[in-house]
Amino acid sequence: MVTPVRVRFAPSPTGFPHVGNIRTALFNWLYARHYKGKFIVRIEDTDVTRKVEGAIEALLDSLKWLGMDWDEGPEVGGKYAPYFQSQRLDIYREMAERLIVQESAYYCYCSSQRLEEMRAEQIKRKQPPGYDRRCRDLTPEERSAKEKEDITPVVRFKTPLSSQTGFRDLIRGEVVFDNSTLDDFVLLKSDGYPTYHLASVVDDHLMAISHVLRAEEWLSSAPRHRLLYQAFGFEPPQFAHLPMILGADRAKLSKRHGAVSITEYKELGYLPETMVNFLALLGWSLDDRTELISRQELVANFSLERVSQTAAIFNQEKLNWMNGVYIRSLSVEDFAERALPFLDKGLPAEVRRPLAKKYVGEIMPLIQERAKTLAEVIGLSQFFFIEDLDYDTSLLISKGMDREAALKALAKSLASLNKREAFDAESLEGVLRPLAAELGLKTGQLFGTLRVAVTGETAAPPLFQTMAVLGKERCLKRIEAAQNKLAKRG
RNA sequence: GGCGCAUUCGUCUAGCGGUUUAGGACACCUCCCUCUCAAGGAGGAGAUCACCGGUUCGAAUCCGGUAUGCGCUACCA
Repeated sequence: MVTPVRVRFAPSPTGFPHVGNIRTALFNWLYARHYKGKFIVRIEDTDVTRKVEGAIEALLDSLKWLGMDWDEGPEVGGKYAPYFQSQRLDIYREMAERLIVQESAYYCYCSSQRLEEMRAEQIKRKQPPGYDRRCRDLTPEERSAKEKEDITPVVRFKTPLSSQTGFRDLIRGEVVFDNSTLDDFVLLKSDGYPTYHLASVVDDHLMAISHVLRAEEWLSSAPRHRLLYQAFGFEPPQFAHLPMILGADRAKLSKRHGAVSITEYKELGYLPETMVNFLALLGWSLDDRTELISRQELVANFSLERVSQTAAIFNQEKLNWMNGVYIRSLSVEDFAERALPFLDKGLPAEVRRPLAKKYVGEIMPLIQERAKTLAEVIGLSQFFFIEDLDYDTSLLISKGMDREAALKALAKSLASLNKREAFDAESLEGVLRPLAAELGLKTGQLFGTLRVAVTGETAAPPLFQTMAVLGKERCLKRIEAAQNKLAKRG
């Protein structure tokens, strides 16, 4: 029988969910769903000092937002509970003691101050930094002397001094390390919490994890984990180290590259379907041409063989393009519904709330094709909502026109529009097109002047449709206001 | 410094020994459409496959070295 696929996403709640971590979660989730296995979420909250309030909630919210459901973990529990490492401290202590008893690990009494000095000295002498193993072979007498000093020891792993440790990475193939390059790393900290190395190995075994898919930055730690499995006598899972996601300058993606947390992308108005699609393609590909791919297709086609070995740069412009594609693919109703909260939050305070749903519904078809993000909807549609337009008066004078011509165009437009009963796009066009000819203007000139008068912008959705949505009263008022502005300017 | 991983258009990538004059996408440029902006359509430019050797009848594809980049080198994950 083949071992069932059980993969885990094991974030540490030390900050807000980084897109790199979320990508790792996605690959794990896709792997689990593709192979009909289990996706487990485990919270690695073993660093008390770096803990960030609200991080776990943000993380779980992000997973839900992207549609990554988990079979075991926080909120849902599971047969290997608890899924918070801070609630499993007894297990780690017991496991560490087990290694001490069999002499695979030992107590270390060195102070952090001494360790720091040691490291500084090693660096000064251009030696590879690493624990000098002072406590590795303490005699019983030495040990009891240390015990009396009232310092809480840490537990260190007794790394084999010679030979090699290797393993087969599912993405990179055979990887081998000399044990001599590994030092005696800490397993249990003096505060009673385990380090990542101990906790992840113990839990991955106890939780019957079959595949460890994690970021490449863990590759160098893999031999340590391998050694731990050996010392415990556990069957190790399969390992695959995923390529990293970098910023535009090829450095690890960080705050100075802009948005790095998935929650920021949500707030900026990127669609969850965009993020899933985009993140999936950062390090994985289906073939030589597929760019747009749904979650279902991803699940159906995901495999580790098609995961790239090279770090990928996060291409913001491609993300924008893709989000535009997804926005345009939405039904108008869906788009309006998703845009509404952004408008509600982003429109100026003087705009009356609640926003009229019907009016918003008329505006959105004009905006949908032009928005790359939901947040952009605010700026693109603002003129529909505010009362007084603020723009540079000179914009009313289209290219090739002078002030008099613009004034005349506004006056004539006002007059003919005033007479009209019907104010739909079609009849508007029927009035204004002939008017341009009558005025001896190109349509672009007349429409440009009117566009600025009516929207305050030089770039906006098509004039007639815009005017129709705005309504007769508001349009006439704005054209009049434009006239006054221009007249005053003289 | 040590160890590890990687190296195809600016970027994401396809390619897994001959089908390749290296394919697609974003961005960029030109044209078309057009009341502006978008969207859309048609083209274009852009990669001596990091470099040097080797294996082979034949290499972007296999091997070795060099260079460069990245990661790790904590009582952080």
